[in-house]
Amino acid sequence: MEHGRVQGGFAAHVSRPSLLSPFVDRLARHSRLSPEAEHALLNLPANIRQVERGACLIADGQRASESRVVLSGFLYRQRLTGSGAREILSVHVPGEIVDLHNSFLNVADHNVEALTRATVAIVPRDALDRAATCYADVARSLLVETLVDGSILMEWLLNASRRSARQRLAHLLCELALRLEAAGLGERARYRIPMSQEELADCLGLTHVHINRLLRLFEGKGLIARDGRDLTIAAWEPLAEEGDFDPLYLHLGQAEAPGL
Amino acid sequence: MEHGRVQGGFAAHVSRPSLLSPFVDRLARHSRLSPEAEHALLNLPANIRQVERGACLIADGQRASESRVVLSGFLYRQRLTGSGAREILSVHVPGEIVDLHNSFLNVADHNVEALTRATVAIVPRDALDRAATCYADVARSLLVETLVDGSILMEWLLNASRRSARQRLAHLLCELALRLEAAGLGERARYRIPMSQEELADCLGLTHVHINRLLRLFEGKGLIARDGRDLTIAAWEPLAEEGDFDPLYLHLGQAEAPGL
DNA sequence: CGGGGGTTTGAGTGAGCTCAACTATCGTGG
DNA sequence: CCACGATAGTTGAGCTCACTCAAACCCCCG
Repeated sequence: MEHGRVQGGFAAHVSRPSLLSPFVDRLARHSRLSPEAEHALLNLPANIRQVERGACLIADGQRASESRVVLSGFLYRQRLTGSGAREILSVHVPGEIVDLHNSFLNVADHNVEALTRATVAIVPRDALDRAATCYADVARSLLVETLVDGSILMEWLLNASRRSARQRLAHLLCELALRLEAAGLGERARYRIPMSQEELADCLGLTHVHINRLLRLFEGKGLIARDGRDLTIAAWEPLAEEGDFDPLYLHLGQAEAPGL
Repeated sequence: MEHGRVQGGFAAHVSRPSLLSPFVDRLARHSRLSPEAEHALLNLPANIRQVERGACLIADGQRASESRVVLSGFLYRQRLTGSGAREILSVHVPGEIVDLHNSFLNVADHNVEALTRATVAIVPRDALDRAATCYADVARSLLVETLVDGSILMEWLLNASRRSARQRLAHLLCELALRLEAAGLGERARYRIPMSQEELADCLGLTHVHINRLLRLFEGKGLIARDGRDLTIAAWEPLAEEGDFDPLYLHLGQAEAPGL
């Protein structure tokens, strides 16, 4: 698989630089965009903000009047059970839009928080909605993004429900490798895990104690090597095997409809 | 919460009857549709088919050239792990469209099968795509449907990851109650569970043995009563409590943007 | 009346949890 | 420059929830 952001998808039309271009490039990877739609997206009003690690951008139950595009760093979605257990529902890399749920569905049903220090573009819901209402390609490309997001959610659900702790962790390490690589933030064989062992545990429905034991197990088997959070995947195939990992669900490799 | 399909959403414009009207009604519950968009949706080419319980409508890895609208009965999505364990990823009631994922993303990453005997309308992908490309409201309403679908997936992920078996089952029984009620297929206090205990287990990442024990436990506590698959929820509040259930994530109650 | 899917029950096991302590690392202020 | 506190990682010991395996039982349907 090639590096870089636009891999075989529909090339974005050249246009004056915009802070939102990583986002538009990402949309263009899966969807064709008419020049007008692309222009509308690039010129969406966007407020740039730096947020610190741990910052809560929107909380469960609030009404969201804006969506966020990740420009650098990582965001995540989370929900808490009544007894306070946390589940991280998804992790978002630069270029992704977060919070279509919360803004199009009127009331937030989960939190969005910063996994690391991050810069985000804040796009007012109304402007995004107007663009989606005026340009079918805008709505359609957001639909496709949301479908990819849903595919990843399904895989995470399968993981949590039916795979062992070992499989889950190996699977997540593989997924992060490919997604970070696709976002231009490392190579699949070597990257920095963007979170603590506690947060890994909350992605997987496990405890940080168990995550730790599993990481050491993988080290012992020679599958990975670690230096702090810097991870080297020493043996990709065996790790993918261990994690029952098949990257199809990430929909990274090809454009939406090559034959169309 | 009121019964019926159109609860406070945007009323569908009257139009000549179409087999797809339950689907369009459902879209109209969350999204406003221009008359042209509505007309395009109602007149989508649709092939009606009866399928038997257990029928596989599309399998993981295939290329999908069509989507399906449930007209009666129930469909579900499923994925298998490498070792053959099954996870049911979602259950679909009449009016819902299944397989936007598989058709807009070009290659199926999960199976769609029939939970019960069902009638489905088969809509060619190209026609749906054309409607979504021509009418922004079509793409936008599919986006909103997909967002709701994603919210349910997130809740299922939270369930599988962070709730006990008891909570998971109680939660699912409450969810089914409300979704069946909203689809006009029963009342929340009394409905027919549309699946076997084995299938319940596969929705929840549990075993059928354990599901059975939990059902009997709930009976013993007076939370539910059963006659075969006919379920009576004898005590809604305590069951919802037991399952840590808050229906917000279903987005049943209100239209997308009452204040807009 | 026989077969097969679904349900029910029992007994024993183990993966991952809990609780608890200790160590390492890193930023900060004295 | 070092002491300090806080956050993150590591390890041990014991426990429990849900699993596995196995066997009845039930009931519908052909």
